[in-house]
Amino acid sequence: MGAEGHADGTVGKALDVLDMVARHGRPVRFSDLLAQADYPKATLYRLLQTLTHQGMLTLDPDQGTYALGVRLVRLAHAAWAQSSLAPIARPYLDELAEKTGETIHLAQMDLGQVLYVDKRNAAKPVEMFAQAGKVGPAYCTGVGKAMMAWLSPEALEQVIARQSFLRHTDQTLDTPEKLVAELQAIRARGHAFDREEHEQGIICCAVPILSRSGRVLGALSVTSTTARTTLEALEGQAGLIKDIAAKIAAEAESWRFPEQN
Amino acid sequence: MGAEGHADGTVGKALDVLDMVARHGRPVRFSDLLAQADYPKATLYRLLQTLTHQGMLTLDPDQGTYALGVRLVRLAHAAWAQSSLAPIARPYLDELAEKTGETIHLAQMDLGQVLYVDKRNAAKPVEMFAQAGKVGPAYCTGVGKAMMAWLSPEALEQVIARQSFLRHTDQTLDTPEKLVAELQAIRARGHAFDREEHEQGIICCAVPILSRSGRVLGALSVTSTTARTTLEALEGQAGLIKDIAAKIAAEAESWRFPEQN
DNA sequence: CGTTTGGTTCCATTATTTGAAACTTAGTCT
DNA sequence: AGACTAAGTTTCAAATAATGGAACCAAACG
Repeated sequence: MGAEGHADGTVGKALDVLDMVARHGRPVRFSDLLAQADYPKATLYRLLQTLTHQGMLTLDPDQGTYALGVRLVRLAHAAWAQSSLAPIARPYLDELAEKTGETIHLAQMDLGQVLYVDKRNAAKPVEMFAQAGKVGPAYCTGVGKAMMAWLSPEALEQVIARQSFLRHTDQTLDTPEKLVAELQAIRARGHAFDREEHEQGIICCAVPILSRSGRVLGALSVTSTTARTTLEALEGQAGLIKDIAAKIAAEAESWRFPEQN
Repeated sequence: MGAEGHADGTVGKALDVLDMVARHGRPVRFSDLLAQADYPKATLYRLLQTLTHQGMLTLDPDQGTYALGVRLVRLAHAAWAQSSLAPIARPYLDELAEKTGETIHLAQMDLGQVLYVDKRNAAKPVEMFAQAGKVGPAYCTGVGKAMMAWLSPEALEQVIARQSFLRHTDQTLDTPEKLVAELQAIRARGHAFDREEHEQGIICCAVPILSRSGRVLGALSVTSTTARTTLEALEGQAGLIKDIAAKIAAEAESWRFPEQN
């Protein structure tokens, strides 16, 4: 509801509607949307019509329900391929997955949330959008904390303001104060841990991917379970993870314009 | 460029700009976009600003270039997960890939183009250009023809109008007439072939995925190379592919509302 | 068969978008 | 340096597109 705040212009409203449909996670009727949008009936109607006409939504004529359109998938493919991190990082993720035998995550920051842009499963092969595109909280994940720890003070403040600080497990850092203290430790140490803060039994070691100028590009993590390994063992991989992160950063930096290399 | 035609309203224009950035495939400067858009400077400028502010684009401040934003990846994940086909089809694609040992494609129709929504690579990867989110032509691919063959006359007309009929190989059906004749044969036969019409040496057998009411939901194909197999051998799999397509269709139909969370 | 619910269209009002032109940098050349 | 140029940003009155209250239509309901 009030969560969205300032939707600038018509475009903002349209995108807001798009998000609303996305959030539902399944086809929605006009009235469902009307109930939770605070746009007047006619406005919402025309917005939906425009988006549908544009292929961003599809209207199932039988059910009278709207769902996200395929045009988005096409756009996202382009987004993924052209974001400087994900496509470059691919071979490095493979390498890291093979060397560690664990699950690898590559994440970026998106409005205070962690957005997973790629993943390697311990056993299974690449699954494009099934995994990439998922979002998670920043304050209780390894990649989230790794990125936050190297954010500028202003940026960090904004991100912290967007955290829910829900107590997912009894290890969860559930206040901004605890988190800030942890971030300091992470910066000093050079890598972040997830000590079962998000899910019971899931631990990870994460490092940031930084540009030469120190800007946070993303984060890389190796995830495992307490059943299979320990934090200490994971920390043993920290050097390797950092090396890979550095390689990704270096290549991301030099890759900017493929035509002029 | 007359190509875009009717961009209805501001939203349409904004999405048009988004597509323009996507088409470039790499970060673009303002002036690059200005050169090929026929929007006036100020208009384009504000459009870009809005999109950037909305997270659909990101502006690299150092380079002064725009690229697609991560918000799109997030939206696309939702789009992928909520399109009735792709997530449902996943286990079936695995099954088909395992049974045939060949490359599997799952595609949907997007404005006259084929949009690949999922893929399984053969053990020996046939290096083709398709991955989830990628698009391809409809008139010279197995999945494209399989879907077209079951489209309503009106829908088919629209799709045909959007084909380029470029002669990719000397097998390519390069006129609407040849294509329409082929579609009739496909409908009669129940499955479509790609006889090296798009890429030399690449062949496939494709079937449509149809809803109970006969609407085209997508298409499923098994792709291989002339080096490894023959069309006749592929046709031997047609029954299997059809069975799988039918299973996917059935589940898609019954799945409409997966009550979750 | 009257009523409710869900969706679509009207249309005068209003606010937003528009785009030529002016302006500001930042970069290049002489 | 100073003069020129290219690239990006801002202005402002005019034009246009979005708005939303209300009327309308069509099923489904009781």
